[in-house]
Amino acid sequence: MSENQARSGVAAPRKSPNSPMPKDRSPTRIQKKNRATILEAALEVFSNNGFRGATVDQIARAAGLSKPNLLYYFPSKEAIFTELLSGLLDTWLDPLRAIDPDGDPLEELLAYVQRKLQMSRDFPRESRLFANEIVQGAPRMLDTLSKDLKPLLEEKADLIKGWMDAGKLNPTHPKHLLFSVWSLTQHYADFDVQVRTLMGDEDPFDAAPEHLDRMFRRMLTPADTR
Amino acid sequence: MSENQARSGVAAPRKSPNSPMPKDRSPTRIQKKNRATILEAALEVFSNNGFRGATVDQIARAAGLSKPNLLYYFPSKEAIFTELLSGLLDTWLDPLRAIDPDGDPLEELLAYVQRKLQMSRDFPRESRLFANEIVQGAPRMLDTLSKDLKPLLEEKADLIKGWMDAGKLNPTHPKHLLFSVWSLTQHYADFDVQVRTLMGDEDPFDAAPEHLDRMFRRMLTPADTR
DNA sequence: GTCTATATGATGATAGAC
DNA sequence: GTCTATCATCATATAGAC
Repeated sequence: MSENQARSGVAAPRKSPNSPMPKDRSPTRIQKKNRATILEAALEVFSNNGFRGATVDQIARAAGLSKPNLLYYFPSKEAIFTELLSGLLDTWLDPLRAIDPDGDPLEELLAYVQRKLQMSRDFPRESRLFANEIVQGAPRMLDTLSKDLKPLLEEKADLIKGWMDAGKLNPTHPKHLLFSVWSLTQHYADFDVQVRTLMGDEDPFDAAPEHLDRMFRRMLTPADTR
Repeated sequence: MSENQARSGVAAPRKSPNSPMPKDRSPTRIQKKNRATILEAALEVFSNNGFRGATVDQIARAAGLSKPNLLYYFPSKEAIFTELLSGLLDTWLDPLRAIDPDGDPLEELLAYVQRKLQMSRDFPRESRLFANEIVQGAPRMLDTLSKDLKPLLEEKADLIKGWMDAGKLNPTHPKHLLFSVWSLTQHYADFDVQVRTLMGDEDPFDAAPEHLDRMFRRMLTPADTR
């Protein structure tokens, strides 16, 4: 809320005269705030329309800025989008990273499912942003998929494979299992309109946690445990 | 294959002079063929780019026509899209309709899952076409969802509910169960790029059928059956 | 830093010759 | 039925005043 006038240790009075985006000092508070506002607006617009469907004008209006002013903070529409993507990816993958190799296998995976489901409920725009991009061939995300997601997926798939080999989980294809978690949970964000249209008054997120818990508990409980 | 030259009982020799799309006679063979070609090209382009991301020029090139020539057969980009949607919807929902109330509950649902998975493998463009539209709020499909899909879903959800109440299936929320089938199977079409990037050489459709069969068999087998 | 005005290029759709 | 040429609109991005 408040504008936090105080800047403690930062002293950089010299400012190069005509540099629109000075590189010799960190961004001012206003710059930070405006960039954050823009990214928030961009998330709203991009997630609802995809990259091509979104216009700079829409984002500017949503951010309460004029179009040229917005393009003062970011060099292009593309730049807004890529910065948005890379900024959100870490948070988006946190639930997967949080799977603990030392925890109880079944409970770790069931907790992961619930974390992902909560992400779909609490951050549906992030989910749709990625969905939009991937359905259209992920032209701006292929590198990220290969370089960031793939190693992480393989690490966790190996972990799950180990649990299955040790008889702690009912065996199945580990990567397909993780795809299943993603598709089942993200469906509630990505296809929100359809789900809500088909469910009428009932809130999808009332029954979804229990349904998905049942689904994965049954799937993953080892057969020889009784 | 063959162009079926014979038109039996249809007599409409009079043709209004300057009507570009005559309403007093059925379309000629050429019209039919060209319209089909256009719709095929449109499916390709729309499914990869969404409505907004697709251009009439792209569709025309994919169809081997000039832009104005394409717009001779369809009044607008929007018209191509809606005709495409309505034409594909019936086929798309066939697997769900085919669930037989008189069949064995477990086998009916497992067969449904496999049919849907095959649709994702054989008709991924159709899946992505719908996905693209729904992720962005289904602006051109909301009516269809309410009027066509909703009644069908409710019919089948009731059927499944009955099976569960009769102890033939492990009880869970029927609609969520159907959403689960959709999300798990369509994921392989809609997120194809991601899945293939993450799986490398391995073909996703090698292990997916078995994985999903295991998933739903475990989920749906009644607990008291042994 | 923010604005108005505008350059520049795509894109949906039409005119009119053939 | 099909084409070339063209219009009108919209969208990204920039110029330049303030």
